[in-house]
Amino acid sequence: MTPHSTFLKTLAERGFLNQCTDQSGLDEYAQTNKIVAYIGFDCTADSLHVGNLISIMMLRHLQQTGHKPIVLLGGGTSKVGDPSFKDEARKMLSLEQIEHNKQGIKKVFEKFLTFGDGPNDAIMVDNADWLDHLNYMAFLRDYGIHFSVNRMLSFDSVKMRLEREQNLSFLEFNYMILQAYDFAELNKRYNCVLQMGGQDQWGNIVNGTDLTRRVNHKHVFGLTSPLLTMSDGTKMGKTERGAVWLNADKLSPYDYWQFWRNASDADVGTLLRFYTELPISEIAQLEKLEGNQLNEAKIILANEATTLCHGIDAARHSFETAKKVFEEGGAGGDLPSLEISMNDLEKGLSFIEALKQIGFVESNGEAKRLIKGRGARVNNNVIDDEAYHLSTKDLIDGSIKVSAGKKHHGVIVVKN
RNA sequence: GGAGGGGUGGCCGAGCGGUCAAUGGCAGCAGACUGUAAAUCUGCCGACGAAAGUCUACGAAGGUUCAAAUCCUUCUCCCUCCA
Repeated sequence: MTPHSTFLKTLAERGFLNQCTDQSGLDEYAQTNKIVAYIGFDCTADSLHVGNLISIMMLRHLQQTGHKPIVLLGGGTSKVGDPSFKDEARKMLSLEQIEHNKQGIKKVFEKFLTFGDGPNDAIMVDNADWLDHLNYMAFLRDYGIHFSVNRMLSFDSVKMRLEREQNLSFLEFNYMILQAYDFAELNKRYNCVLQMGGQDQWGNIVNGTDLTRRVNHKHVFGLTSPLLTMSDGTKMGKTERGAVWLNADKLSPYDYWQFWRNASDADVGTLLRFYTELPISEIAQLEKLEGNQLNEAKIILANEATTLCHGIDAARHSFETAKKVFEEGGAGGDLPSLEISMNDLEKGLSFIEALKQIGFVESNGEAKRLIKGRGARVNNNVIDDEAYHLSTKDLIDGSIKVSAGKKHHGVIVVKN
């Protein structure tokens, strides 16, 4: 079925649609109403990462097609922990940790959404606002009555735990109840009619729509996005060096740009559709490129994705730096850098120490291996002497370029 | 509550008194080839040390032994079967 509403059409053609509780109903609603929709974000880390980006993009498309997004921070539910598809209980987060994480996560949304008081401005709410003050008895009587334990046990998301006879605490078991309650509460407060999320949230989302229907007597919708896997079978956003964070203080815009630039050929089209806002027709053209021409598409992908997350200037700088480094063999301002005083440089700086301090390696041993393997370079020249010391004679225009492998470059600059 | 099996490096998984910093696979890093891609091939893959070597590590704590991931005791967690 081809959707008619701009919102669903956009999601459909870019690949965001996985499951929907009532797609034609939602489509119809979207054509005549302003949808108020939300996605919840757990406060399990102090920054979101590209794995969360698909949800953020959904909210962005929602807003851009004239509807109202709600960002729901899981300040309350994170105190419980989502057991979905986890084979073990997650470590309990301390209240301080949750608060810290919440602050870190908040920042990123402003990049993607417009917040304010206007009719389709985004708002951000925290479910701790209502969950923290629930009255247990009242809650049980008003809401507990609507949940069937038999049914909850049948959800795939908890089955794994049960089948492996691994403990599922009552605390965690309540997660889905609380999340369902969120929907009912948001519906009451903001006339929110749609919850979106990743495929793994389907069970939780369905619970929410059911509960809202029962207690508020409102017909509301749920919609999930597919779980993105890359052509090599890995989950989107998993890299050797850990998560690809969205906060600049956890991952520099330059590295973020590099992440996209290093996408596999086979994934370029998919990534462009999900993580940029280029028109579908243009993406189709880019996807057709072959051989090393596809690199142009990857650059566009990196520029677009970085612009969304870190702004156009950051994207441009990253691009310029990459160009200087990879095409001209030079160095650029956005590379990881290390400052050293002229005095110290004159005394000599151990190459191993430099590699460590700039963050390319974590131990002396690793540095030595890199050097032995002929992967370490100073000003593009391979250095295979472990005892090499950097000195003033390595200076070129006041800086020294240090590389670890073909991809990791940094500069040592002399400060006065 | 009873009986049995098991917890080994980021993951999987060998080892079952010395030759074990621990086979192998995956993941990762580097090199070659390329296009900052994929595939392939090669090397590396605990920390400190220039090195000799030292330290930390095989669920936890004790013990036996010249010597323990390997044997014994207690504890702990997981799995299978029985009640």
